[in-house]
Amino acid sequence: MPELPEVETVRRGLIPALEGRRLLAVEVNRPNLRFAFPDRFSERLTGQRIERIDRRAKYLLLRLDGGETMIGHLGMSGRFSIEVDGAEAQPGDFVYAAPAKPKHDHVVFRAEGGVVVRYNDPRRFGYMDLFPTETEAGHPVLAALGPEPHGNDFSGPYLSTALAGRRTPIKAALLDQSIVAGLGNIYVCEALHRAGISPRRAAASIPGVRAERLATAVRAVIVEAIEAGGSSLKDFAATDGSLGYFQHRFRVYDRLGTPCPSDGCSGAIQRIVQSGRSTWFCSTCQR
DNA sequence: AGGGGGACCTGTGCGC
DNA sequence: TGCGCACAGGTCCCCC
Repeated sequence: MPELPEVETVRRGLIPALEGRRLLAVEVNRPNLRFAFPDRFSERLTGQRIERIDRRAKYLLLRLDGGETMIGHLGMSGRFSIEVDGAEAQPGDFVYAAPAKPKHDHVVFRAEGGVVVRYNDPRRFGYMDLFPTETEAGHPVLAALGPEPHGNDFSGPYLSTALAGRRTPIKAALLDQSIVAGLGNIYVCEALHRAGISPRRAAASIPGVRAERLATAVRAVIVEAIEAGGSSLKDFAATDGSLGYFQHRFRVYDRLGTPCPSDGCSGAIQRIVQSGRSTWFCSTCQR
C-alpha cells in the first residue's frame, strides 16, 4: 500500500484508537513478516502504554511508556484495521472496517477500551521491530534516511547537492530513501510530471533552477496527498475504512494512453520500465 | 561506490 | 471456467 502520505494517514487513524491506551494482549500468528519478529515481541509489548505515535518516512513509531519504541513498515500490502469490541463500544466510537482475509491477520493488538487493531499483510513485505527509544538514531533502517520531503531540510539547494555526480536516472534517485525519505513509485512519477522533468534524465543533470522546481513539485504532491488522505488503489482503506482520494488526482500514474493533463501539452501518457518498475510520463512536456 | 537485477510473497486481472 | 502470465504502493542483497 504505502508511501509517505498513506503511512501518515494510517498514523492519524491509529492515534484515536491507541494513543494513551495500554496494550492488554498482542497475538503474533507467525514467526516472521519480511524478517523475524524480535525476541519476546509480544511480551515486550504487553502491558505497555502507547504514549505517542510518530512517523519517519514510511515507518510508524509507537512510543511505549517502558522506554522502547515499536517500529513498523507496511511493505507493499500491509494495513491496519481497527475495531471496538461490541460489548465495550460507545456511541460515536471509531468502529472501523474489518480487513478482507483473516488468514493474513499476522498481528492482533488488543488495547484498553475494547480496541482491537489488526495488522493484515498478504505479501508479508512488512516489518516490525522493537528498540530502546534512546538508540533510535542508530537504528539500521532509520540511520541512513534522507530528509522528509515536506520538511525544512528538503529544498532545491539540498536536492541539487544530493544529486551531484549521480549517473542514475532521476526516477531512481528519487526512490532512493537516503536522498529523500518517503517517496515511492506513485509520487515520484507525479512529481516528475509536475516538474516537467523526464524520468530518464541523469540525476546529476538537474542542477539549480530545475532542482528548485523539482523540490517544489515533490513537496506539493506530498502535501496534497496527505491532505487527501493518501491514495487508495485496489481496496486500500485507511484504518477507519475510509478511502483516500488522491488517486483521482493522478496526472500520470497508471494512466497509459490518456492525454497529458499539462496546460497546452498535446502529448499522451506513456509507460516505460526503469529498474524493473513501471514509470508513467509524458515525453512531450517532460524533458 | 554506484547502479542494475533478482529475491522475497500473495493476490488480481487479463488474454486465450 | 480455467490456466498462465504480467503486474502490484517496497527494500535488501549480491554482483558487476
